[in-house]
Amino acid sequence: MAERPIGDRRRIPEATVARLPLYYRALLETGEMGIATVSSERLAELAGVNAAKVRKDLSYLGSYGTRGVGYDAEYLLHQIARELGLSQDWPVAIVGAGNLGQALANYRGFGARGFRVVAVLDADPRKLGLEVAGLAVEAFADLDDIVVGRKVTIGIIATPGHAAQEVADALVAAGVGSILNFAPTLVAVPAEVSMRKVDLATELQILSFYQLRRALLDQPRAAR
Amino acid sequence: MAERPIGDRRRIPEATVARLPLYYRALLETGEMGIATVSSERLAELAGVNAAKVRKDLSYLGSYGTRGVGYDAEYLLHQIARELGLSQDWPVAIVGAGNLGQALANYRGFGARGFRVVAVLDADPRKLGLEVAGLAVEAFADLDDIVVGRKVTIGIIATPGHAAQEVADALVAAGVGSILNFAPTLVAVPAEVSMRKVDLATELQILSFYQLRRALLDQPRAAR
DNA sequence: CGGTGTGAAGCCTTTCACAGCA
DNA sequence: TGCTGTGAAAGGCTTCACACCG
Repeated sequence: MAERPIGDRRRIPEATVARLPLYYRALLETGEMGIATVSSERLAELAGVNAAKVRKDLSYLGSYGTRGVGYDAEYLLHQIARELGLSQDWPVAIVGAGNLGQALANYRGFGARGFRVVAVLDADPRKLGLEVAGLAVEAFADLDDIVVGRKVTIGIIATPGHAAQEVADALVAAGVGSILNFAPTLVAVPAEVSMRKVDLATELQILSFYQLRRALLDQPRAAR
Repeated sequence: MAERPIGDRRRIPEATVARLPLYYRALLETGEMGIATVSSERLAELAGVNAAKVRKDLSYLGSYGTRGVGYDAEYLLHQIARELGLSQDWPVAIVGAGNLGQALANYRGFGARGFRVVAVLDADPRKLGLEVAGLAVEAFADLDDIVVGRKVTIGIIATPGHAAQEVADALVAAGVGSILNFAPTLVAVPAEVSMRKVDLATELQILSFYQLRRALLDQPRAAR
């Protein structure tokens, strides 16, 4: 049951990394419910996956379960948090103070675990000083100073598409290591910067594809 | 170059479906630029993938390219739109009129292609009548009538986590076929309903994982 | 000649099934 | 006995490389 030092372990597959947050959240819930031990079966149910996947995923972190019993919920939670870097402090800057930027800034559960919004920026001078989630909106021109001064590691792009690449470039130049992009455009960043995209239009179009298929199954005539 | 009827073709892999929107967007851009023909190479660049993937993906739709030349941009755009069901009209209802719901309702490019927000609902009586994106916020209690009356096919959950399952159940009961869930909770729906999740906390935690790894590589001492 | 369309190879992910241990 | 941890099998996705054709 010894903790493996981070880094000194076999590589964790991307697919597993993407599921660790699910387990993390599920374990927070069991914690609130006062459950001390969870089986892979139970955890799978809470996270919406299957038990074999849970066991395989957790085995990449180390042998933190007990055969015949299950996993100690609190200890496992701690291990996953450590693996995800949630015990660290990650200052976040949001670029774009429109509806979306404000929604993101006000998102609860943000401050909760490591992620702290330390700045909301906008290029539009009319937005300057506007209060968003307890912060005054600052000038995009000051990005560099803000990132360096407040040790921002994660940048969130919540601007219109046409500004996204420029914002990304500025974030990278300022030294941000991770970017979460909500703008509906292709944004290129150097390989050493992680970027993830969230795109409403894409999601809707994917849903539309499957919706169409079902509609055609229901009434296959007129398959336009 | 004949159009294959939809349905009468080999199954399109999920991974490919998820990329079709990227090609769609890239082709819209080439259209604006007045480019008539694109190679898989060029399209790959615009979509941020590699050329082999583009060719493989497009081959699932049919043989719409010309050897030695490339793809007719407009025709290909049309085929992808047809495949994704973007020539259809998909009325959308947004549940939750908070910051996020408002941001989503105001999202441009929504009305653009098939997706039309026809209702914004909230359970909080104080939100009733508030104007969001040209629509008056309506009562969650009226969901059923609204879905049926306006033929809503896609529901968007933009509520706090604790309300998400209830909202999803109501959407499904009302007859919605697809759900896009922005609430940070596991939501279960019947197999015949498609659901996709967008979760800020998860995305940040994934970024945090890789950020931590990089930080450890830079200074491997004190590998806490 | 040049770029698509596609079998085949390689890689990654999921699932199975059971040995091994508390 | 019961549940984890994990090799092995199966399945899916990506990449390769080249036959084929406009």
